[in-house]
Amino acid sequence: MLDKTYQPQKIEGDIYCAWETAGAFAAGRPERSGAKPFAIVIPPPNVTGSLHMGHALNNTLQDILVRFERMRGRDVLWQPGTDHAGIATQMVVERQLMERQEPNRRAMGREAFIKRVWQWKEESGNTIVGQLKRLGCSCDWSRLRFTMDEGLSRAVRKVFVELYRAGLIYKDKRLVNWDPELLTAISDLEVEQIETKGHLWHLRYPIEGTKFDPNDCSTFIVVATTRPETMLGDTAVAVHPDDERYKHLVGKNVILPLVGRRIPIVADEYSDPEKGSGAVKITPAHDFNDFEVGKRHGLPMINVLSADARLLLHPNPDFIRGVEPNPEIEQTIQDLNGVFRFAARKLIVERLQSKDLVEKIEPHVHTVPHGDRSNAVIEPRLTDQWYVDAATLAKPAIDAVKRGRTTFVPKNWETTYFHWMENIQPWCISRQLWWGHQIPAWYGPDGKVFVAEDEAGAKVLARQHYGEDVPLKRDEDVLDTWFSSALWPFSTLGWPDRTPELARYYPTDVLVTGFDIIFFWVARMMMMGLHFIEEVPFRDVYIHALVRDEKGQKMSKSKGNVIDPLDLIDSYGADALRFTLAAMAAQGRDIKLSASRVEGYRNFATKLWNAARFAEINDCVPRANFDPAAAKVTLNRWILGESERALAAVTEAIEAFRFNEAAGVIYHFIWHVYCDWYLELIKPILAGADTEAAAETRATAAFVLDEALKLLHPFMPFVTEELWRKRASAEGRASLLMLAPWPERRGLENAEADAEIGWLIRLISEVRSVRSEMNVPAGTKIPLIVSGASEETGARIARHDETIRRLARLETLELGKPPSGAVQIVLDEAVLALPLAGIIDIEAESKRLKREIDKVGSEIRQLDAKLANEKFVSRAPEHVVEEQRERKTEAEAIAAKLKQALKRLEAAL
RNA sequence: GGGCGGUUAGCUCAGCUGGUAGAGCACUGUGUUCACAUCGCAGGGGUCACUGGUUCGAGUCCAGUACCGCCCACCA
Repeated sequence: MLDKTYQPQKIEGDIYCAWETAGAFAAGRPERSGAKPFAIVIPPPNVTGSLHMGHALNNTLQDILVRFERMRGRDVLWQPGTDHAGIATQMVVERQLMERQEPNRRAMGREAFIKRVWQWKEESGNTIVGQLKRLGCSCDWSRLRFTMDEGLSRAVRKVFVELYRAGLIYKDKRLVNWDPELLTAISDLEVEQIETKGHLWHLRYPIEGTKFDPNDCSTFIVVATTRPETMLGDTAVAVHPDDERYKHLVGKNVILPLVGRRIPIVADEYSDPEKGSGAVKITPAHDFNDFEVGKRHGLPMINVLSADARLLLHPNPDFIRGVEPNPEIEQTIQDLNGVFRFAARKLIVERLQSKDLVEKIEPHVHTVPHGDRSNAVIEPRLTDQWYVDAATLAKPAIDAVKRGRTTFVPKNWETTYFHWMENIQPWCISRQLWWGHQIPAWYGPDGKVFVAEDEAGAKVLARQHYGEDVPLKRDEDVLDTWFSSALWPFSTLGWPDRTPELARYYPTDVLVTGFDIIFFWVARMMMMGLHFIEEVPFRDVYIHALVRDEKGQKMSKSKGNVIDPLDLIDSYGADALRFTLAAMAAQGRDIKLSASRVEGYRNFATKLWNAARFAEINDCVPRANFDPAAAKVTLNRWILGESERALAAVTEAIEAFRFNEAAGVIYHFIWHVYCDWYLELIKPILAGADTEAAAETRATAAFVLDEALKLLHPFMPFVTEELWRKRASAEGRASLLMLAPWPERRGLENAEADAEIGWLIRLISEVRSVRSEMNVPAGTKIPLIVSGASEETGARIARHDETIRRLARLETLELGKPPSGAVQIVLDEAVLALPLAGIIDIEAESKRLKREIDKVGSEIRQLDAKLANEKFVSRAPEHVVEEQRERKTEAEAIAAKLKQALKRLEAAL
């Protein structure tokens, strides 16, 4: 016997356990060996992370697809795994060390620190897996992978070596985005531009050979800058070649204030006469544009900042490699050495001011680059780093999408993808971190690099090069986390080995992910997949939106507006959360999540539960030999047709990734069709004398409920599986619902049944509506007299007499002449009269009828106007015109009936 | 500067290929032992941001305007 309400907490664990023990998640089940495969790789959550709303959405959608396809008979692989998340994880562990006042990572040493991170990974790394299970995710957990597993690491090394040999990975010294807090390079994508209020300092640079006079502008040139502290590294001043103001100065020099260095005034198109003073200081070692200008003019690149962003004015033994010291510093500023950049800015401006070298200071709003993890202001910094030639790899990846080998859903994300891919920059892949895949490159004593999958391989290469064995030192850097993620669709399937899994499940069918990682991840998987497997990694990419809070703000820990999906699961059940996310996952829009919505869908689960209780109480048990096509009772034929319509709509919607539509259809079908109408309408039959009809109805009710459980299962797996299991007939169920076949279409839709039950529903609704409007107490039974009924209506009334009387709360139901003083309802050709003498207010009823007449009248006028419009009649499609004509005929008939009704009513006055 | 998206009921949002506006929540009234008050029944509430255009017909297509949001690039 089912409990009175559904309590998710009581059964979710058991159900999940039952699925796991049955091996229901496993790919490659023997009975499906002949089936078409269906594969999805999970976007691997960070190993130290915990489930947030974005994961909940992302994985709900994947699970819906996966369960749907599994029920459709496909051999499903949902490949799970986690990501080592280099910077993020290293930061977590470093913070932990700090909190516990343990030695920091440098004090610990690399090996001990990495061991510590692994420890942390083992401890907390699988919480996310447990949380995905609570959400109901049906991943093949036996295939769980981690980006730093031996197998995946082997793939990383092989990819690195092969790309290096192909010239697609190279080492280069150029400006990178440097995070002075994390002390590592980061890629362009990890830089966030944040609008900041700052200042624009206009500095006077004295012209060589003149005597500087602040009142004589021919003795200096003004440059504007937002970063005065970098002036110590200036190596030129640039003006536009066509700028008449400065033409005479090109080729001359200025004396760099404070430093005393002589630097040239050069002409370069980069300089914009409109901006600032039209002359711009060039600091090639600290600005991306200036770097380019510097290269064009062969300017020296002088670095004036240390790795942690202090002024670096003399050789410093501790600085990070690749940095040049600055020999030309005047004694007057030697004391600034080692001062942090922002303090240095203030001091330098003060010193310039004291020499009258600052013309003005303006407030200025500009965007400042910040590290997305550390939130520190990023410094462009000249260092040696490893790069991937992304532009070359992008070409086939662009082509594959252009040719439709991979399709984005919604399609408009392809624009974003193309735009980025067509302008792609070299990808900086080295990170000065410890946690990650160490770069497989070794250096000889002279700095010559040898790239190989392991040290033995590097030694072989070194011996070939030097003619003898020499000591080798491995590159200390690790790879960007996204480098290993880029291989995920094939590294998880066993590549570089040619495994059967790789052959069977690659390319995967669909990737489900958020738009925020199209560049980070999707684009790079495309590049790597096409290069190494020569095939796209996935056929479809379904891009979903971000989950925001109720006010539409991005959820973040710092804002404190994070809704924990596990809290919602605890309160309302995983099914309710899943259904909410699916129902709100309309394409191309962010999801603003509210708890009331989740509560509403929890209620939906309860509603379904109670429908099953009703079935149980009324002995509506699934019958093995039930043939829906043989149903005779109109009501049953109707619900079977409705069920099939729902099936078609849900199937099509999921196939098209319209999750919200699928959820809406199944919700409406179960609640408003099956529960509100069908179950109410069959009550008299179940209690009636016609045992044959009752038996058929029991079987149909059970059958349709089972079909509904199947349709709902991908969205609400727990409650549906529980009911499936509990609703087993005496002979029991052969299998789990999650492995049951998706319903088939049998052509059960029946227009005749639809018309009849549609009529029945309208009749009952009309009577109820009038009762309510006339304030007839719910408990009062009233008579109903039908006049003007056609033969068909008469037959229908006879067939559904019992049902109508029960649902409309009627005392009697008969054909006859409408009595005077009755409320009259026009239903098609017939008039329904409710003699409510003594109850109704004739005056009010007359008004009601007049209102109705007006309404119909205005409709008729509208239709008349339309039909009188010759252009409409001649140009609109025939069926539309016909429809309007029919509508008009009906409206006129109703108007006539209403007028008669009004006449009768007035006669009673 | 380039690109994308949004503006529909009090709130949160649906509305695919143009043919008389929908859901959930909230609100109002009501409550008939017989699945469900986490419920039933009935109901109120929208000039679909604005302007123009295409069309017999526009929430839906096109152009523009306003406001909001996001992404990319850049900022002396």
